[in-house]
Amino acid sequence: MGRGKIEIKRIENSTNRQVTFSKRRNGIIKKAREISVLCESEIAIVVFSSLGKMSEFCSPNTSLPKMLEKYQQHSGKKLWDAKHENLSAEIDRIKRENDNMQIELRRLKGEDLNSLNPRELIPIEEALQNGVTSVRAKQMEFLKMLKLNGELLEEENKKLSYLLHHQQLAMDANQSGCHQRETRYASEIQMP
Amino acid sequence: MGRGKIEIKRIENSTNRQVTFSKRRNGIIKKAREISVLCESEIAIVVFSSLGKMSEFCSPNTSLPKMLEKYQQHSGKKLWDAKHENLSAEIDRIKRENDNMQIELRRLKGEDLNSLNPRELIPIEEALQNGVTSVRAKQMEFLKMLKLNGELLEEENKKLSYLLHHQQLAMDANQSGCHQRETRYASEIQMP
DNA sequence: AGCTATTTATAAAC
DNA sequence: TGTTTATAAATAGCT
Repeated sequence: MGRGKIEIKRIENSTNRQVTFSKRRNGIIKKAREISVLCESEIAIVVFSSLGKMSEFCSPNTSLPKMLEKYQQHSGKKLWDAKHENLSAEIDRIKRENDNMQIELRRLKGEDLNSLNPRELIPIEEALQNGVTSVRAKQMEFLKMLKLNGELLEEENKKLSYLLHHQQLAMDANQSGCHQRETRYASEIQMP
Repeated sequence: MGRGKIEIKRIENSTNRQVTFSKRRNGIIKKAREISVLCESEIAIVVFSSLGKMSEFCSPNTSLPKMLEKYQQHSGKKLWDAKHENLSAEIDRIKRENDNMQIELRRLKGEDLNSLNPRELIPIEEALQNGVTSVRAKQMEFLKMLKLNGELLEEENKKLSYLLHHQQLAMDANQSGCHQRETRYASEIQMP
C-alpha cells in the first residue's frame, strides 16, 4: 500500500528501513488502540527497532504487568519463573554455604562439639592453635612497636629536657647581664 | 476501510464486535510480522478479546521472556514486581551475612589480621582461647570415657577368664568320669 | 467463512 | 522528521 508494491523482506537501505519502521510502528500502534476501543479488548505491544529504540503500547485500563500475569495464567507458560527459579536456587546455594560456615564458626568457638568424634576434634584444635599462634604473633608485633616507640619517645624526651635546661640557663644569664641578643635558642644549641 | 466509515468507539453488537476483533487482530499480527521482517525489528504482542480469548505474536529469533527482559533494562520498569525484588534483596542480605562470617572465620584462623588494631585482637584471642578450652575439655571427656570403657572391659575380661577357667575344669572332670550332663555352662556358674 | 466497495495505510518522493 | 500522493492493503458490511 504505497506508490509501489514491496516484497516482505529486509529493507537493505538503512535510512529507508528506519523510516518504514517509524511509519509502520505508528500504524500498528494506531491499529492496536483502535482494536482495544472498538472491541473492548486488551492489547499490549513492545517493539524494538533494529537500532534498539523501544516503543510500547498498552490498552487503557490495564498495564503490561497485569497483561503478563493474565498471559501466564492463560498460557501456562512461565515468563519470569525461570529467572525466579534461578534466584531461588542461588539463595539455596548461599544459604547452604552460610550454614556450613555457621557450623564451622560455632565449632571454632567451642559450641556444638557434642556431635563430633575425637578424630573430628583434631583439625579443629589445630585450627584454633594456629589461630592463637597468629593472633599472639600479631600482638607481639604490636608490643614491639609500642616498645620501640616508647624508647624513641624517651630519647626524644631526654633531648628536649636538655634543650629546655640550656635555654633556661641562657635566659637567666640574659636577664642579669641585659646584653642584646645573648639568648641562644634551642635550635642553635649543639646536641651532646 | 470498508464499505462504510466507522467511528472508533465500542461496537455495541457483540457478534459484530467479535468478528471485527478477529479480522483486526489478524491484521495487526500480519503487520507485526511484516515490520519484523522489513525492518529487522523485534516485536511482541499479547491480546485478549472481550471474551477473554488470548492471542500472541512474537517476532522470530526472540521470545516473550527475552523481549520482556530487554524491556525492563530499557525502561527501568519492573515487570515482575515484588517477588523478584524480594528475592534479590534476600540474596544481598545473605551475601552480606556470608561475607561477615567469612571475615570472622578467616580471622579466627589467623588470616587477614593486619587490618586490625590491638584492641580488636583481644576478643579474637579470647574466642580462640575459649574454643581451645572447649575442644580440650571435649577431648578430656572422650579420654575419660575411653579410660572408663577400658576399665570396664578389663573387669569384664577378668570375669570371662574366670568363667573360661571353670568351664575348662568342668570339661576336664566330665571327660575322665564320663557321666551325662555333668558339664556346667558358663551361664550357670555363680560369679565370685 | 468469502466478497467487494470503500477506507486506510503507506512507499516513494520531496 | 513532516507532507504529499498514487497505490497497495485492510476491512465493514453483506452474504
